[in-house]
Amino acid sequence: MEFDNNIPIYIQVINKIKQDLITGKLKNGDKMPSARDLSAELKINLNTVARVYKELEIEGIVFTKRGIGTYVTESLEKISSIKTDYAKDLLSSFIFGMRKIGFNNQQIVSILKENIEGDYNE
Amino acid sequence: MEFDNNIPIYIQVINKIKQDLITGKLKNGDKMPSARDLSAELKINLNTVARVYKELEIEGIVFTKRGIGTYVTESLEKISSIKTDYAKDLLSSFIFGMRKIGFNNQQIVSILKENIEGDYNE
Amino acid sequence: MEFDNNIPIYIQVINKIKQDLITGKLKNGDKMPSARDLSAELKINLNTVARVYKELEIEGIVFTKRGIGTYVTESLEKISSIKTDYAKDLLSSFIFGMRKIGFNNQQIVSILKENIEGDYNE
Amino acid sequence: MEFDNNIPIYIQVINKIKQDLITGKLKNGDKMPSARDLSAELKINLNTVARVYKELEIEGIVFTKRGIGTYVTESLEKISSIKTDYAKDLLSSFIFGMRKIGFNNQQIVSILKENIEGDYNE
DNA sequence: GTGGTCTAGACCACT
DNA sequence: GTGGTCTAGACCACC
Repeated sequence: MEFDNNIPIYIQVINKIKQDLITGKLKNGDKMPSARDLSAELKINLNTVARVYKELEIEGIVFTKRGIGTYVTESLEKISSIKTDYAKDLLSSFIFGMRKIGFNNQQIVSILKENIEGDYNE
Repeated sequence: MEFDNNIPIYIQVINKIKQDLITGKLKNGDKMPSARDLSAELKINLNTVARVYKELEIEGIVFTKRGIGTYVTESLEKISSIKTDYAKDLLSSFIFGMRKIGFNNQQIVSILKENIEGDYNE
Repeated sequence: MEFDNNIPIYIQVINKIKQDLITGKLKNGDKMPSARDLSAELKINLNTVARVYKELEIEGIVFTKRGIGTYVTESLEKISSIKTDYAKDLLSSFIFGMRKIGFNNQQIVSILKENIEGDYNE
Repeated sequence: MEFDNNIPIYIQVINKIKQDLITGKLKNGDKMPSARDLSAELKINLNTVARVYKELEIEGIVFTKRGIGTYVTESLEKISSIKTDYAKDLLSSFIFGMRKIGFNNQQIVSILKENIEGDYNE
């Protein structure tokens, strides 16, 4: 995994894990890699991983069994809300930003259509 | 002006000025407020304002007449490119983010439409 | 039995056993379940149960007949002192905590009365 | 400040700060000592203090101005709720604990009265 | 083995 | 000078 130097590593790792949950690479109840393993795999410090897991636990995305390991929440509701929240954040910062520079809703949609790659018939 | 604590103030001020340029509140050749005035107005440190002007100067958006003041560039081309760049940044981070969590182009457009729909009362 | 993740499991089990002794669910001389059975029943590690029994033995609350099993102490004195100690711990941490945040004795009593009042329907 | 070895230092510092807020040693809008100063004063690591401030910020008790410092929230509501929450936690763990070992409400009140030091006429 | 905490020391961005 | 982050290395409690 490559890191963007301008964003804290632990934030990037958190987002990566959320993406894995969204795309199904991680499922409810899955055991997360141990902090030591993940630290070795990503070549980042153990403390940084600990921070990642702690934040995810606060957000209710993982839970830990003392002395045993860290697990993905069993709540399917929680997992699906991650996707919703993630998409909502992207959407609102896009729309809000475009409006600030004077685009109205119709224009925003048009611009997106024009600029998005790929072929599709609407 | 209210600041988001998680984003550097100078970035937020730069963006605000760019927005003012895009929306026409600021025009080519306009005199910018003095660093001292802007600092007082926004209740931010004088150094922070200095940094804002310096960065804007590097980007070619403003220029300084020594001892006289800071002025918006005369180049209309430059000003219109700000809008393009600004919008492109917003677009690409939106599209890129949505793809990461598994949406294809068609879905991205649909979701935008659905969520912007309710606000078509402008 | 549900466990609070922030408190060591063996502590929670020890407290549960003490409570059973205090409320009479366990009596002097009773045979405790085998470590294996308790481990299966509570779905916790065998080592954790072993630790529970070891600590209880150190406190003089149970004793082990080698190869036969673990038994509750015969000493009624001991058992009644458990209740006293348990209550004293609760009391002192309550009083001490309330004083730290500025309540005097009179206020502590009042607050307890006020807040326990609504539940007098037992 | 002396630390209890069985409780994480950062938790103890957080509680100390909450107590100072409750007792009025710290007031809304007060500037907190810099992380470096507090670290030196308490003879604990800078990272540990950083963690304390971060948790307090998440709880909404302090806020930070980037590059300037950490301040107590301006919200009097928030501050008074800290006291309420703190006292409620103490109360409920006391009452709940006493009930578990078989005391009813009347007995709980009596025991508190008997054991609390000091003279007062109810 | 697991996660949780702490220290020491460093670098960085922001004001 | 301020907070924010990261690394390296250590110790601990728990299972």
